[in-house]
Amino acid sequence: MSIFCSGTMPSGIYCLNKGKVKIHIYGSIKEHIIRFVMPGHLFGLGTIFTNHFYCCATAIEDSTVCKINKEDFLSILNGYPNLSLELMTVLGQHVEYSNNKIISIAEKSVRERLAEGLLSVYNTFYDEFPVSNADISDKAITLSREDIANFINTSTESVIRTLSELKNEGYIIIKGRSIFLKNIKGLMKIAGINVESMTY
DNA sequence: GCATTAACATGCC
DNA sequence: GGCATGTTAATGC
Repeated sequence: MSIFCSGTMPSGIYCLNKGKVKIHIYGSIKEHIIRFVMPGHLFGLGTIFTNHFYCCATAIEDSTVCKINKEDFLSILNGYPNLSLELMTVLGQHVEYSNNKIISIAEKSVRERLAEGLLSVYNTFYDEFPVSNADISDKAITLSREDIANFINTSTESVIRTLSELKNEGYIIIKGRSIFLKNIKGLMKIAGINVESMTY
């Protein structure tokens, strides 16, 4: 269900209380997912400065969202300078995240992007890096294959094909739609990342 | 409707 | 030609 979309006028910022939201843009050919939002996080923040939506936010599972009026939010920021700093930090992280994503799309193969995407999504969903020395993560990644494809900028079929490869090679376990990360270190090696350099 | 698979097409080394 | 990836169609859940 759409929460907001480009072309409309923003009147506030949003906070996700429950559920899962994707931030995405419709290109001329397909949809591109910028990032996912998990409960406790704000989204639509950029509109504070740009005054327009450059992207869409859509709930991908049952979600509850609260909206903070723009004027209210700005007056809160005025009262708490540290909050402004926090806001800039978050926005800066979003820029870094997106820039890294551009590099990945430009330089990495589907296999590399999928490994990276799974680690990144895990990180977003559970607010922590998958423990690299654990045998298997008990926390599932549950997304449609299409959303995964649009997140790592490839086709649904390539996602399925490559997930199947990673499964057969013992990197992940697939149960229905759920994906469990098994060989974290291996996935990091495929993705070409390490814990220190990973941003999210 | 979504996931999966296979067959085929295309572009790149 | 071989490889990676995308497209299309068929099939199953």
